[in-house]
Amino acid sequence: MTLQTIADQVGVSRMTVSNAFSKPDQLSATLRERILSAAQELGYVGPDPAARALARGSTGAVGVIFTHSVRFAFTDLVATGFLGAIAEELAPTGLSLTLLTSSDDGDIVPARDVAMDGALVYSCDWKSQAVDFLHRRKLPLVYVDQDVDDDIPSVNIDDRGGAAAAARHVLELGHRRIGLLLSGTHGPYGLLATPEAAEGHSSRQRLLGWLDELGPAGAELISARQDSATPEHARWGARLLLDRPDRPTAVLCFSDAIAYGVLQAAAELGIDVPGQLTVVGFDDNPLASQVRPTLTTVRQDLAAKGRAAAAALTAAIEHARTGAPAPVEHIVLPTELVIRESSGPAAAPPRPGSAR
Amino acid sequence: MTLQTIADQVGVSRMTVSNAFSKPDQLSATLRERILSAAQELGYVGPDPAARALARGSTGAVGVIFTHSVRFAFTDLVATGFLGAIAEELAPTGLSLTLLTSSDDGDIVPARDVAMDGALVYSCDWKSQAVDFLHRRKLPLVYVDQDVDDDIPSVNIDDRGGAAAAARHVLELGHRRIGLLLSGTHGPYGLLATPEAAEGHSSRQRLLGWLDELGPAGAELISARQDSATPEHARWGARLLLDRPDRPTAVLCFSDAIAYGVLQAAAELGIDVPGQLTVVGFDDNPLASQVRPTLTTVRQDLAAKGRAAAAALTAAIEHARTGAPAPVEHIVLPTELVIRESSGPAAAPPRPGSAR
DNA sequence: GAGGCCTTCTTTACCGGTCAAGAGCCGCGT
DNA sequence: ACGCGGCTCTTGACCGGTAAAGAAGGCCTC
Repeated sequence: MTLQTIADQVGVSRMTVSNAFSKPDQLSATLRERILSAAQELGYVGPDPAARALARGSTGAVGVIFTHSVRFAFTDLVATGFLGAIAEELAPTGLSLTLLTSSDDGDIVPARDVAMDGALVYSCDWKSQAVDFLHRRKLPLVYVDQDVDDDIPSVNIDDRGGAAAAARHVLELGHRRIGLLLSGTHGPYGLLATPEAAEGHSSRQRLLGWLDELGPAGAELISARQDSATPEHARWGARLLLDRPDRPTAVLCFSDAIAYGVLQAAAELGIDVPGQLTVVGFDDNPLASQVRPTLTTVRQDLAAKGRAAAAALTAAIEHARTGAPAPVEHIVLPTELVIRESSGPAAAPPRPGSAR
Repeated sequence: MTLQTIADQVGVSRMTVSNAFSKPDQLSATLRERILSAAQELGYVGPDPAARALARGSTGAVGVIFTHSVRFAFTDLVATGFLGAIAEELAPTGLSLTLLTSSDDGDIVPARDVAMDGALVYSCDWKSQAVDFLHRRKLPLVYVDQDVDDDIPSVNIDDRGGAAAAARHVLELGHRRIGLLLSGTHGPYGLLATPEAAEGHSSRQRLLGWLDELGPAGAELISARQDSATPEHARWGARLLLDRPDRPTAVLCFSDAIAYGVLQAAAELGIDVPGQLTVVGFDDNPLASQVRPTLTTVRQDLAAKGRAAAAALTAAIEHARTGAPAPVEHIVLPTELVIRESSGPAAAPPRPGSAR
């Protein structure tokens, strides 16, 4: 059941049948009608996508790859916000979105073996083998929340500036002993987090942003990393900072998910927020305005990020298709401090041992 | 830069190079090594996915299609739970997940034009043209939350039984005037919802389940449909039921998302839950145990549903590949009533006009 | 020492389309 | 009456692989 089958049936050349489906203006309307109805009758649905992809050199799908487990794409509120915007933005172009797992093991590696027209590299370990495959395939790529590479279009947010604004905010509130809570799923958790040890571009940039302000101010810093994957982990990590006599009076968090863990840990320990503890998140995810107390955070516009990324990717694909030299843009979207209930003026520090 | 390039360079046949990449046991280790290093040197990444898809007849990706906007895949908590489980379950098989939009307009229709090995039909308008394309392509399919078709494997939950349990629960609590709140995004909203008018399999089954119990019990029913897409819509719909003198003392909701809207509307109207109003949801989504009051609901196991769907799909693909006759399974997963804070015994009905 | 089998590589024949250039026909302007 | 451009349709080449059967050599067996 191929084009040829229809062609023989109608008595035209294969090419004409192809045109009937793919380039309606290349043949007379009446013949086209005849061909389509013959196809209908024979149960021919349309040109085989795989064959078409080979001949045309394009597939109609783009990939998105991240180093985390695929599940992350559906559980993390920032990821869902972003990917949802991407998907919506891509829909009218007819492109479908394929979720690539970055499993380097196994004999099948999606980044190498799945046909696609281009890909988004999102929140990825940039030296991961999967990303390397994408490069070597010379696929049109767009980096999102990723260290910028001069040759590759990118969409980022002003992580560093936003983090600095958050730090400035707590300093202005009078806080001087400040906890920093990064995310991290690899390696040992615990105190001490340096820009070098930060996992991923955003972690690093946000930490740098905090330090930009806190360093010169001479604040006392207590940093740690924690996993935001599950609420249990998040709470556990927060304990590292709160369960100590010299606990910070303010905690800056890598994300709202982590900040949420801090809020819960604080509640369990009977620490009042913002009375005794100021908590600042990052992202302004949908939860941030729903939890009690509502979360002071740094907003990023996920919809705008999605739109920008989709636009950059379709542009890159278009340029690759036509062979035009691609102008490489590096977009940085603004962030904005949103002050809500979880931050307040520094109170007298609790006497050692009085916590809990 | 094709297999032939490498073949010429090394001085072997094209087929041997193909085997070096795809069937390592078909040639000597030393020659394979030689081929791979030559490929590396020439910058050849691996067999072209599109060409391989054509020759092999399989692509390494499966689709998932739903009638809603693609965004729905990332915003609805039930959808994200399910899709996350799917993606995770698919990862070890090496299959990637492609999100198909069901846009029938435009010249490119993913359901017809994207290459894939099989597809999940999830929560879809079953007479949608997109689903019809999938059928006609004779792709291995699995129906999820969909009316069963004898010829197509399906995974469903016991919607009707769960709904009946919820209805029984409110009856046992003494409620006799009961509101039914379905979901619906098409057509006019408003009172009156019949099984025929219900949109989609789940809606219909859940409504039937309620009626199974409420009908014989002679309860007074007030039904309506509302959109759960945004919290505003949800609240607005709930008003239809609550903003009336003879308002129900209990409301059964199609989903937790809708129930959440009812809770909010109740709070706005100063109606105490569960004191003056019992609210029962469906799905037991993550929110259900987080909101105050916590939501009495009917639990479905999304992870199990994802696992079952992924397994059914890979099985169907495998059968199609080998040409073996596919045993068509229809899986129905159990549901379970979870009683929390939002349901309580029926109180004396408010005197007409006293509401608000 | 001949036949059989395994390993390793090659040959031949597709997979199902699209691109680009060519050929027949028609109407039109002159 | 003729040349020319524009519509239609056809021709031939190519996209980059894989399946399956065949051929060459080596080892083992009896």
